[in-house]
Amino acid sequence: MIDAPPSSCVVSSSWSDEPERSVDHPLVRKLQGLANLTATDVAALQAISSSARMFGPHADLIREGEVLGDELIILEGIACRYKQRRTGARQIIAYVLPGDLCGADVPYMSRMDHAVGTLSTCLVARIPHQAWTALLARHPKVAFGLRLSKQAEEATAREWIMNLGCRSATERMAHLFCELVVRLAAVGLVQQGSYALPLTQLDLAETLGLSNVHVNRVLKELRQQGLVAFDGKRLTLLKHQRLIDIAEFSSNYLRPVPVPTGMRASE
Amino acid sequence: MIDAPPSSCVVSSSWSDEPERSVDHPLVRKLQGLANLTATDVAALQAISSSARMFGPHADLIREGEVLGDELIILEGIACRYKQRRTGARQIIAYVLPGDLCGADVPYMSRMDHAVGTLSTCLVARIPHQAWTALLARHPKVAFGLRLSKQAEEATAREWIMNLGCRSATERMAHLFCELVVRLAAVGLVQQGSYALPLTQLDLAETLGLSNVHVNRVLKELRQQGLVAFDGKRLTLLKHQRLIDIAEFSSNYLRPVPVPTGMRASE
DNA sequence: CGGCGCCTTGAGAGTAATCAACGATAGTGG
DNA sequence: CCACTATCGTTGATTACTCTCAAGGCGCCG
Repeated sequence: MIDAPPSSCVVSSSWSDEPERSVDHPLVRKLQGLANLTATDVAALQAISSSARMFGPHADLIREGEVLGDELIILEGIACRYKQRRTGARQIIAYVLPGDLCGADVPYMSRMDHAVGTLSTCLVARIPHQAWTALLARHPKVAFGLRLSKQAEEATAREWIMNLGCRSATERMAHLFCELVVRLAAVGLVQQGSYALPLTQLDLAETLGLSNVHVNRVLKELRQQGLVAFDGKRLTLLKHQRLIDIAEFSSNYLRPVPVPTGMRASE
Repeated sequence: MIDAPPSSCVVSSSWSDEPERSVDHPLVRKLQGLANLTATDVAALQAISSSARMFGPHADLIREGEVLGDELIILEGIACRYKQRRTGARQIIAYVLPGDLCGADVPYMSRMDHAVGTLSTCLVARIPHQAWTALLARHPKVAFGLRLSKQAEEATAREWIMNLGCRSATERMAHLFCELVVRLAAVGLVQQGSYALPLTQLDLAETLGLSNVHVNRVLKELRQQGLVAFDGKRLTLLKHQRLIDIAEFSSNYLRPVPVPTGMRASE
């Protein structure tokens, strides 16, 4: 609900002070890891998201039941998809990180079965549906990269089911931290095992299917064991391998492996 | 691992004794609810899945890490997507019901991040990748219906995250039963609130993130309250509305709501 | 008939939730 | 400028939901 005044193009933000936004548009950065974008692909993406708007923390971007026409690109900050029970309890379904988009699936829009909201302050570009589909049609490599990216999102949802269904509280949290370091690294937001994570403990609780009190205790334990440092703003993985072991984390699901040597046949 | 001898075309099975398979190919049936298939669409789907094979319960159809070339269509029985921990604990990620498919996403295949296996005996058609893409190209309404169907699958995954993250054991089970009645009804497999559900209690446990012992107790409770009847083969919803209330179930996520009056999506 | 898989039930343990209170921090308004 | 309020983090005590372990029963198949 708290909206900063709309700001167009180059905006300076609290957690990002690169000299020039255009050189590291997070979506461009992500897609460059997935497809060989041409210079015009990059230019088109930058142009289309040149105007963006800031939202305060815990603001709704899309409400449940809404029919979504436009495409949203998160440029900075962390947003989420979530659902709520009648009791008010809410479950976060997915994190939407810089370079991630949310919108109706390209050619068919339908009613949202969940809401999308910011967790931290976010810089968000909104792209009219038509402009977006036009871009995809003219830039097949972008479309290709986005499909790979979507597959990774689906795999992430599966991994979250796994996480909630059969890991302990500590394991879940370790898994989340490991996942985020990989996803954020793909958009250049990790510096030596440390990344901005402007979430409250309640946010984490709603992500991991735990109570905020228990999140606090698990976090305390991870800190005392020297595994992570976390102050509500930034998370540092102090013993990354230990966390990976605890969580049984494998980053495979996040990177669409290119089809191997023997192409196309089942192997 | 237990494979019945390959059987082509019309196979009689224990839980389905319709006179003629072709009249209710479950995928055709499902898609007819999503798109206006033409007669040739239907014929193409029937032709392409005319040869199918039986698998015994708890057989692997696709292994994790495999590169999947072909498309699988479940014609009868219940299969699942699942993942396993090193401890052996397994989490079922999704149910694959008659009329559902599993395969790599159409144009790009990649390594499976999860496995697919049967839960009950299943009749499965395997379609070579090339034939499948050819069919989609020549039958756009089929492709359209499948996209809607895929959106519903994604929404289902989100709902499962919700289920595991913030519902109690009883609520989860009620929710699952409510979901299945809607999904199975879409392929004509529900008779007056009753449907075949050939699952063990351990299968349910691995679905709901519970222990088999606790599943047994929850089931007992639901039975004693007269809400459901279940014998390991078939489930009957005796007080459907009560179950819906318990689970806070809404079927919205399962049916892609057609874009409202103000159209604009390409169809 | 014996073994095996699955269901059932009891007992005890443990993980995580709830309830409650206090401290710290930050933004607000007088 | 500082009390004032709200939000968030922290901790303790208690409750409870669910798990694990264990044993017995039932039905099916070789």
